[in-house]
Amino acid sequence: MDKRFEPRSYEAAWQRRWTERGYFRADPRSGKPPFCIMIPPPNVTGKLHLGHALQSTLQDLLTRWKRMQGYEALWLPGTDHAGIATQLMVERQLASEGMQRRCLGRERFLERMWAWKAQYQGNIRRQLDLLGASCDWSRERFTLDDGLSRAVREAFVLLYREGLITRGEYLVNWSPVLETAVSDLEVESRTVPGHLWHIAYPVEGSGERVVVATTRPETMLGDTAVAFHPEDERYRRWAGRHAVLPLVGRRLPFVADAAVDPEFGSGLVKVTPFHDPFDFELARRHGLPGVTVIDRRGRMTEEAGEELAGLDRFAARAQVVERLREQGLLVKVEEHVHNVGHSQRGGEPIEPLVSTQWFCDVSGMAERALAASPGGALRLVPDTWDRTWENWLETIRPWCISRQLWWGHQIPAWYDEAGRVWVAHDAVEAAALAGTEPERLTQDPDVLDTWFSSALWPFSTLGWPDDTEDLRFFYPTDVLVTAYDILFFWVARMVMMGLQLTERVPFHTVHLTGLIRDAAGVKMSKTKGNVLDPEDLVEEFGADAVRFTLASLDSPGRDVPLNREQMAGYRAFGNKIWNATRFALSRLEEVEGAEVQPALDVAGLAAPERWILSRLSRTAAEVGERLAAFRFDEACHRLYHFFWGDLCDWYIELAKPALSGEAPRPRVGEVLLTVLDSSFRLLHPVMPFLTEELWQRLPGHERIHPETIVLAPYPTREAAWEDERTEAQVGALMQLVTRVRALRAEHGVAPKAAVDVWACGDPETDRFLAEQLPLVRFLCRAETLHLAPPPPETRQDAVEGVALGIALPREPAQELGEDERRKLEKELERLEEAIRQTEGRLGDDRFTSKAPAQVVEGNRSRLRELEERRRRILATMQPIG
RNA sequence: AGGCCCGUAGCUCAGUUGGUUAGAGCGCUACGUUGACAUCGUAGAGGUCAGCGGUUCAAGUCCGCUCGGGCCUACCA
Repeated sequence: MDKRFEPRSYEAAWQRRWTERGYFRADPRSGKPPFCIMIPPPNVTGKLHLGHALQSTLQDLLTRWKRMQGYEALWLPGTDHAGIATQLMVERQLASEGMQRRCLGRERFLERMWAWKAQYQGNIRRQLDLLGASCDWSRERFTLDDGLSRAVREAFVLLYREGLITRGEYLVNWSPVLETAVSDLEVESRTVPGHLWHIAYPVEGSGERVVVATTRPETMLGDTAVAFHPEDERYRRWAGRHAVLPLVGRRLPFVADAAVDPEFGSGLVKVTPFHDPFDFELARRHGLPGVTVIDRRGRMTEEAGEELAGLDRFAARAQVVERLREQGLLVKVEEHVHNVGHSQRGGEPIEPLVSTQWFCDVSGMAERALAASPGGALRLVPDTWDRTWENWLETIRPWCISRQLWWGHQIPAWYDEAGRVWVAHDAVEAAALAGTEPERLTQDPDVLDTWFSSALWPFSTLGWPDDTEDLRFFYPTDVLVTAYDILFFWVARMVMMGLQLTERVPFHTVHLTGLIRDAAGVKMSKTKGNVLDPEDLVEEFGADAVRFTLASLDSPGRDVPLNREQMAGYRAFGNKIWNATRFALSRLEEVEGAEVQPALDVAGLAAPERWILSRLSRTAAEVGERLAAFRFDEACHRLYHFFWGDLCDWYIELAKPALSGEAPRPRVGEVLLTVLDSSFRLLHPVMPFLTEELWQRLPGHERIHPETIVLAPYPTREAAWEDERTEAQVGALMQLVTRVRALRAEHGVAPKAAVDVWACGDPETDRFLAEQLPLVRFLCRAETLHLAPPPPETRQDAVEGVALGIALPREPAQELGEDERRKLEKELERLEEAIRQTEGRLGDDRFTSKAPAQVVEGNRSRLRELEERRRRILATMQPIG
């Protein structure tokens, strides 16, 4: 076995072999119970970022764990066409060639898109392979492939025919840069500094003027009314009258509306129905018309007047303000900080515009989703998201699902020559409905929001709308792992569509991870360009260390600060595992018949063997429990401490005298190998490569599984191994050893130097120590271990009811040095304080009468221990006294 | 404006249903290469658990308030 731990030397080879042998391929006819996870499909042309690596690690961990538990585990991989994001990338590429998509035409542009997709297709898979992902690639899906496209059309038609999808003209969020509508979720409001312009509007036929306040003077050209609060005494008298729109001269009726806040600005609102959501709603209530003064590219229209037409809206703003100023209508300008919607993708300001779009009424689905959660069929982990989830579903509004893009699912709606719309699965069906020829129909040029197809992902990937074997077996799926930032974009919509189209919640548990943050605490995202490449980390630390780090950082409700030092630490953990195994194998080579045992009887084993098996059983129980609770961090920590602490620091040390033949004990080799086998299996879901590599080298591993650890059973609690008494006894021994080492260090005894040690406790402890004499000597590096009260000239202490003493090797030097005395005095002070506290507690009968007996007894024994230590330290300080 | 989360060691974070002495990793200090591992070992230093008040025999943990930081949702022009 190579002395060097080098993950690169085996990781890729195992991934290849596992795949070749089909271990990850799921079979609905296996007779095992199903377990299914759908990957949140990454952008097909993207690169995996650390968020993906985190989620993939957890999904793989769950999948491997369930596979080992005997489930038919399917982790279905795939990719998303990611409409806007991908189209932008190709458009950028075109731009670098001096071209635009519109010159190219739809058909040729889409050819470019598919070519681009083909080029990067393999990227995601390659990166998931590097991480050791156990996906079933035979079932890989892409949101634009034939099957999923059919599912999208089917869903659209079904929802349309139920009246849940409609087409209409509304004020929508419009990106003048992308030239498409976007949904509410794709708009993020940013707080930006701006101005509040107070503008005077003359009142028709009165000689008076009123003042309105606005943050967007350029939109005044589209004003069609002036509104005030119905109770506002200042303006009530204007009811029924008209104001005159400056610069344009349009007559604007005064309307009273309770939505107007009389406290804000002047208490008067200029109403611009087609360029402001608030005004749009207000205008609808009052039957007011609207005027479009800004176009789809963010420029002023003809309606805005000859001089401004064609100007960008922000340039127009300056001009409007200037002209108002000239005409003496600009009353006041205030600094004003306000919220402005920006595109979540490109960051450009979003323009509210009126346009004809397709909308999905999700209110009914939202109600069903609410009924399913929380505490129902759907569980969010951590459940701190419940309130947010409910709140969002309760206030949900129609979803604008059409996009003016080319890359995506073209909407299955056709228009006949009379402009009537026919929604159907294809042109032939549409033509039949329309009573015409397919050639005479024109398909709606728009595509669907990417999230529409994503919403169908859990079942479209399994063959829906067909009644497939996979769908019957694996659906509903089990767990969804994703970051909380797409809870609404994706999770909520999957739940809603799942309930609507399949009558089932598509998964019973959603595990929400935090977002990966970089060194500066900024969240990593594609658009921000601060993405760290998981590939580099795998190269540097190995996939297992990357996985272990990410899994152990997944604490509920917290973002994940990426910490390279920690990753290096977990690479060192791999090294520890490697070397412990190397040591065990080298020692056991000569031991005849030492093999991994599928079952192991503890009868006849010595205390250290009983102890490590007991610890192993408890660890298996705890890890299983923690995994079931989605506490991957705690599961990892327990595994780490079991292997490094219990196994390496203690058991292997305890095994050395036995393995070397100095103090033989029964079946030590069997136990060591069996513990390693179980440890590897416990660790396998999080560190698949290392554990397979080492497990394969264990003599007798075939008795657990003939081929691979991937399919070996996941260890569980072995109640017969658990032994409280041995754990307590060995635990005491460990503390004793630790205290002796501390005594040595405190009194400046060189690590190599052998000392005489005295130990004396109660008869039972003494008997146990007598049995373990060679071990204790070995671990304390004691020349002689006297099971007797420490004589006065020794340096003394006490632990676990055992009085300890060590005789310093240097002679006669029994005088305490300055340092030693200071340390002991400090320790004494601490002891006195603790004794005072504990005595105080025990002297208070409110405590002794109300606290549980166990806690009271705990305090009593603690007091005894403290007093014993005080006695021993005092004895040390006056040795010959 | 609502809702949520966070504040614990130098750094990044754990701390179940309140219970003896608040933990881990990294970093730091001292010593150490005796044959698994220096990607290591042994022993240490380091915390008024943001602050104030309350409930309780007992509070990092439960409740209220304050301060500080972050996030999400929202049509105040």
